[in-house]
Amino acid sequence: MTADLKLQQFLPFRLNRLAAEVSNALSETYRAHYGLDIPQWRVMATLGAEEPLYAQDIVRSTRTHKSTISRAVAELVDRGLVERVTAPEDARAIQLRLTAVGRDTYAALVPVVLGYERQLLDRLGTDDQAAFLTGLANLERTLGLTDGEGDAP
Amino acid sequence: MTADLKLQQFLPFRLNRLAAEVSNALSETYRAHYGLDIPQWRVMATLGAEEPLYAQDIVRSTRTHKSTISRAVAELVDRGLVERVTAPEDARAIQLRLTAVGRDTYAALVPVVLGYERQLLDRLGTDDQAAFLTGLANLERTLGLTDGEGDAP
DNA sequence: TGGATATTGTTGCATTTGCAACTAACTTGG
DNA sequence: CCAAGTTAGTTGCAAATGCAACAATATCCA
Repeated sequence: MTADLKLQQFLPFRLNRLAAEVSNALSETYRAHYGLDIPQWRVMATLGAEEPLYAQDIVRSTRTHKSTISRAVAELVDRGLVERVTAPEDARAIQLRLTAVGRDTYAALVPVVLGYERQLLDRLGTDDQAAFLTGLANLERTLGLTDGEGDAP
Repeated sequence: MTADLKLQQFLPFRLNRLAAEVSNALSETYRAHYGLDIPQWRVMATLGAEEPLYAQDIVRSTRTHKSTISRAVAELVDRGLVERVTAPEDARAIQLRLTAVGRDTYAALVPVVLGYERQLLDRLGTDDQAAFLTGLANLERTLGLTDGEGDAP
């Protein structure tokens, strides 16, 4: 007698489905207008908030595989959105920055994606919204996902 | 002056990260013990709750691409977990069922994955849990994700 | 100091996945 | 009844992604 499992009700499945839907909808935005895929967008978004960063920083803070970040950066450099500068202290590491064009692109994208997020959250009532975000944060915390930002040595 | 966007706070990114983490953790379970990947697991889980189904039904209810489902089914059939029976009324369509072995595998997996889900939800307090699930359901509803089950013609 | 070890980032390779074209079979309209 | 269009499922192909091996550099400690 198996406890019944309805995939439609199963949390991991639902999280995947929701993330895929949101991700696809949103990635249309930066793909259609700026030719960016998700890893490229993550690099841009991360550099937009803080510069300069090493590739390694972006790997940690986005939890994206280093080979994926490496390729995303390579293409962004080719396209003139990001620039690499060899780090003064460590010749292995390379500092990454947005170029002027990169920053313009970033500046154009931010209001659009924030608008999308807003629109998404507005579908929840104010109370539900707060509760949902609290729950999400708790899950992230207990799963150890909320590092990668301010981590002291 | 761009409104600041912190990727760590950005809902689509957070949903992706959470889904990936949960998915990876869980898929270890059915991959290590039963050699199932996620699409294969979805086919098994869908058939476990209702039989027989057409591949098309599984495509709709899991929102997974039909080529992915086709390949997952093909492998499950090869491995003797699922059987195909040409539909009596429509020779294009193929009814899918779990074999006896498939059902045993399903029966063994269900408690494990439900246990994982339970453990995940228990990290939230009872109130947070309800609130989070309510918010999740609302998002799913407004995004049109909650079809695929009982949809009348 | 210098050899062992660790770290940064890149690249080759295999796997996965979505798209599009395809086959086979069903349906509909003239 | 048959030609045009639709639907179920499969497969070739290309793009994306993770893993593992690698080169270059840095660190550690005997």
